[in-house]
Amino acid sequence: MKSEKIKVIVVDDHPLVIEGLRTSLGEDDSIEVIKCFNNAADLFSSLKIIITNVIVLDVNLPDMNGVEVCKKITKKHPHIKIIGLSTYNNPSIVKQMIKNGAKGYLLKNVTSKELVTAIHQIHKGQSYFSGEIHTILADSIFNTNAIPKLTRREKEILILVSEGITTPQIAKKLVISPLTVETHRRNLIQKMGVTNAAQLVKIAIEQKLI
Amino acid sequence: MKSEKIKVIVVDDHPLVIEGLRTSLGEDDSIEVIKCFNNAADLFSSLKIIITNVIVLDVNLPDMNGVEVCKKITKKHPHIKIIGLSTYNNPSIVKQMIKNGAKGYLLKNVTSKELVTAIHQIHKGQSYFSGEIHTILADSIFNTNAIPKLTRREKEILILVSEGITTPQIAKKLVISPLTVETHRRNLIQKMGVTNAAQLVKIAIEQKLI
DNA sequence: CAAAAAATACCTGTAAACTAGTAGAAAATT
DNA sequence: AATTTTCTACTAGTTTACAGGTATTTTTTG
Repeated sequence: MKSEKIKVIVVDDHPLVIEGLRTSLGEDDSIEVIKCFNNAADLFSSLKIIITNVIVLDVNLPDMNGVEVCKKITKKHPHIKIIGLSTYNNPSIVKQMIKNGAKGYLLKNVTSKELVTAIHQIHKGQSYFSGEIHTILADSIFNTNAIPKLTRREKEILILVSEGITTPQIAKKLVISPLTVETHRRNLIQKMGVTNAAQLVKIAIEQKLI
Repeated sequence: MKSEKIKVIVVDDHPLVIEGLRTSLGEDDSIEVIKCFNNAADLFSSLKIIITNVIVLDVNLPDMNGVEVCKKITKKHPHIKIIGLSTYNNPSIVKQMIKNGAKGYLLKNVTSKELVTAIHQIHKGQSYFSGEIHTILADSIFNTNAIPKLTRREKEILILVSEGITTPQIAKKLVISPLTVETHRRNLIQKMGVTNAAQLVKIAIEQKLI
């Protein structure tokens, strides 16, 4: 006799992906997709009344940052296992997801078969990471590059810098001293471990800070 | 009596998206998904023997640039209508796709309903663009910002600039005068219509030049 | 081969960016 | 309420970037 089905919730803003997940997971007898959501808000309002085992979570949602969603789920519903899903393998995001409770992480180019395996494994209490992700994690064991945390003001100035606005102009815009802007610039360059504004912008975009 | 079904080929490297497209389009009686491919190579080898009406083409394929694929299909099979599909709305790519024969363009957050509408409309000989894409096209009518063509040397220097390397260092590396590097920098800034290196890097990344 | 485009290099001057150290006031956090 | 972080601001000096113009050589293309 079969045991109870694994309850899965899918969160992704692409209807086509949801449809794909529904179909693929529906083919497995031991998995039941109980709900699908396009955004984080709908997910959270439903989590108050619905019980699930696993959440397949797209990291790029329209209304909320994937890492934040993960954090919130883990905090309020620690029993729910989360599998992250994204198109590109951005190391810093993958690490943040895992740090915030994700038990698995896959790229969107996975086969449905692999996804089914992942869900089973995670439901059993194990973890699951696809090949590329595994490499990232292995690298980061040696390469302890912590993600630098920027303050609100720093992020603000970072964006303005990336738009080609100069220090004096930024100062005028924010109604602060140019000397202060220079300080923020300096801190940004230091925190991100870069040598100048050009590289700062590049790294910031890579890190998805802009 | 119903007329013949519209033959559709789907090309996308994400199995989940293909599954979603298959299911969604399969629900429409007048559309028939005759084949699906994960990459451009398989598509082209099949196009020699298979006849189709419409190709739904993901722009980010593993083996070939979406724009190139589009160009090649249009050249060899002018009767086939192409609908571009991508996650992000990169203006320059959308424009290049249209320039190379794509009759429609949608973002991946479309509903299956909209996609079906698009396929019908394109099959009738019209064009179809989703909301966001339409905005891009409208903008580009006034904003005739042709994609600036960079020379080999300029691209080389652009990359070095984005890596935080200064003019004197670049000069040493390339064994040319710093004055020459300055000239290239100036031309880059002028061509891209930006104000400084920081913005140059940002725009270059947006334009996928880096 | 000739014309066009690209790569090279120079000059002059100004403005901005980067380095380094210091420090008080305001906000946020514990 | 106390501590920490963030935001603010300053001095002073060096280096780099940016703007504008000009011009020769090399490479590419028609």
